[in-house]
Amino acid sequence: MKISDIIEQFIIDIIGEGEVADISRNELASYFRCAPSQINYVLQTRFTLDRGFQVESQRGGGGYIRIERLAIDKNPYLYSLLETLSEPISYTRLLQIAECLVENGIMLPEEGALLTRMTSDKALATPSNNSDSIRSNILKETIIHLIKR
Amino acid sequence: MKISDIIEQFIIDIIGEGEVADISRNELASYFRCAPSQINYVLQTRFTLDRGFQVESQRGGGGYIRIERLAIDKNPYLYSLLETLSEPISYTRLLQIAECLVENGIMLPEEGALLTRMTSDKALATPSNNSDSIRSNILKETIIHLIKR
DNA sequence: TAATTAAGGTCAAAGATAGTCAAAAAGGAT
DNA sequence: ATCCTTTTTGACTATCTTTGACCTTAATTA
Repeated sequence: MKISDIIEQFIIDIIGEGEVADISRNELASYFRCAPSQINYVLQTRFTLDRGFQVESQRGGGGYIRIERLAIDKNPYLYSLLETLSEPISYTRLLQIAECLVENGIMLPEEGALLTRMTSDKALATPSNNSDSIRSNILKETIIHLIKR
Repeated sequence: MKISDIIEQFIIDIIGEGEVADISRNELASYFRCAPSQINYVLQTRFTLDRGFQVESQRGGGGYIRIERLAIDKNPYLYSLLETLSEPISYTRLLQIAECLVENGIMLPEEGALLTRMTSDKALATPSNNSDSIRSNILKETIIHLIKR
């Protein structure tokens, strides 16, 4: 398992049922024998706003990093999401959003799984820009999804 | 015997009674003293959807290739559907299929609704052929769908 | 208050995997 | 023998992770 995944799990365990974890970057880094900036990498790739986390920190003596799980209020959240969607969106980001939607009971787990499956790079790859072909690919992915469960 | 056949057998043996094999491309290649891309060749020619396999992978540190066997025998209807999907498919047809899937309890009604929403002409319309943009549109439709229910 | 110490942040390079594509090689069929 | 197909290889590319040098900020101390 990757060190980043281990650190991610460690932080999630700290948060536990609560909603906040306070950590010391250097302590964590030395505990896991990695570069301190590795912690930043984990925070930047895993504890994103898309996944419903917020990170704040303080430098200097007595500094800290606080990771907070945000309470999601359905409609405001959805509307703010909508606003970001005039931009293209990477699969990685979509994955985090879908996870967040499911975690917060906005989607059924089945729907989240469907969503991620239908929008995988594989599902959306097309040479020509043909809606029917894209849709066909998406359906194909959907069926694989159904087969597998 | 060809090295490709040997590698194929090796992977099938790993899967065994289970349904998934996780391999490292470089390890496997060096074990069989072949070019790493030989592994891709084997996957592309032997572990195809037609034969009931699905392959996914991750690059970078801690990367892997996962080969999964799908239960063909338990899902004759879905597999026959799959076979028709090398062709483009109209929205009207998709609608009928989705309805059928829901009627027969293969999908939840929520999933059927999601599927049709995500593959509407509106969701799939794009000027440039960019997966991210398409995906963004699909997500947008999904969210509207969630807001409205 | 200035200097020192103790945090944390940034960014780019290095490392670790996997993917693609086309050329070369090997087999096969006629 | 020649042509066609399949297999094998390797150069180049893409992506994700890990590390380290250098920068910024806050608290403490001289």
